[in-house]
Amino acid sequence: MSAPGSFVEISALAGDPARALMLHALMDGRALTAGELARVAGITPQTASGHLARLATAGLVTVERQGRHRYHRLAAPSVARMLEAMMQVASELAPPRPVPTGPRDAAMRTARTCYDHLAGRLGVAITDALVSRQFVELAEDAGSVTPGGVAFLADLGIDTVPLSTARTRRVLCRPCLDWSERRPHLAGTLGAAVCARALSAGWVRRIEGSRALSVTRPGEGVFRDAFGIVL
Amino acid sequence: MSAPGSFVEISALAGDPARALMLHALMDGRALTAGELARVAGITPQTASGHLARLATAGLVTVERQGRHRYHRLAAPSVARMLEAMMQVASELAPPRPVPTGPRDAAMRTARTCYDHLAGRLGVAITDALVSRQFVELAEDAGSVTPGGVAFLADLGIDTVPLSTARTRRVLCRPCLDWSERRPHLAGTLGAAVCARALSAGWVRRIEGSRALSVTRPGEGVFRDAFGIVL
DNA sequence: CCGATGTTACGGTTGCCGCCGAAACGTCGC
DNA sequence: GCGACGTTTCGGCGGCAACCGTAACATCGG
Repeated sequence: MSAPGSFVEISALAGDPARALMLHALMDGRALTAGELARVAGITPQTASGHLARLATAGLVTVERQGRHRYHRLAAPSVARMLEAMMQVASELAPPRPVPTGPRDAAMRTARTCYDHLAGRLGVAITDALVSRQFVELAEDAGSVTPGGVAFLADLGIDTVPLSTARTRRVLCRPCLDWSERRPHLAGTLGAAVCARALSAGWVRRIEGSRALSVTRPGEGVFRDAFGIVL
Repeated sequence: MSAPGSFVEISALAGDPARALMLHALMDGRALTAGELARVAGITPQTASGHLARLATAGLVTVERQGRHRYHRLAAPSVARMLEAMMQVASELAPPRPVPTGPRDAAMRTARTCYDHLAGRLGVAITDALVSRQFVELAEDAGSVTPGGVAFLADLGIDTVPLSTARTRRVLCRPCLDWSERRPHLAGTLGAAVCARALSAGWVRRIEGSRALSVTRPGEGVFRDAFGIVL
């Protein structure tokens, strides 16, 4: 079969609460140190280091050393996709969600990163705008960009040409279920390009120590004028 | 966050060798009894029953009783997608595969089901044929059907109209990495429709007690004439 | 060269969980 | 109704692994 050994190994690794929290934290696509991940998981640095060594041995995360720091990140986009799929099932299976939204969660629900693309109300709103104007088409588990969408995105500085093999119809996006909005937002190559552009152009800024994003004043203007979004 | 409790619960459930084998067996989309799954996993029926009860409580599988049998199946397509994503990561992380192909595997490698769509050499060949004729376009994580593809598939009795919201461009397919061929095959709604048509039209037949499929004489003709495939 | 910080290695304790044997329950065929 | 079969429940055994002290290593700043 398809490496059942690796399958159970991966599942068992993700099945530990501490490791799950660390993988969760790494979902924003950035590289974190063992100490930061230990705080996130609520365990001592030694224990976190051991967990990360196992994750690295299994190939789920890669380690990159800079001076006395060792930065850990998810090893591949496929790992992030796997975690997304697991989170989607998890959200489907947890119907009772009377958890009140803490003040800390407010920023997360407004805008955040999901591995390499945008999520939260902003991510969903952008996706809705692109879909309603027929710039992007989404099905339950696939998506594509229309020629009009290519032009629209190019105006915003998001070039889709190098992302595909230069055809009129482009398949480089993918829906990703948003756990706070319970609706799909834009993922895949295009989602990553939009997120990268939003960060480099200063439309959004990372909030320190969190996956949450804050929308800047210029960003507000762009989202309002180009997408018709007022959060 | 997005129900971290459910996340670790799911991972831990999939992280047991016996349960992983059972989930693996359920990937063909059919419903199996506790006894059958016990044999697959190499454990006693009591143990299997306990495992299945936990999987059902968590919501990963659903139970359906008929007489003195209790049939278990995957609870939702999203669960199958999750398992697929995990298998994909597992296959990427298992580079050494010197395992010789046993005679039992031969049929599996030729053609088999992957949850609700076709896999193996047949599944990949069909996908290649659709892509090379520009009936379907696939990217790394998304796909779409061209207008010409809609017509071609309609000739084969595969109606794509009710599958989408009646537009010229259709996004209802998705690539799924094939563990034996190491190349993508057609999944998603369209993959399921093709598989269903192949089974109902008698182009392929299920091999008892396995996910493997045998290609019938009529099927050979259809695949050769319509797709140019000779296995 | 010397503290401070971050990371790795080692032992020991604790708890959880998978497994099976035995037995009870429900359903089907006669 | 009566055995036969599939399935579930209960009790107890065994093993694995997560966790934290403590301590030894690297690396950076002064």
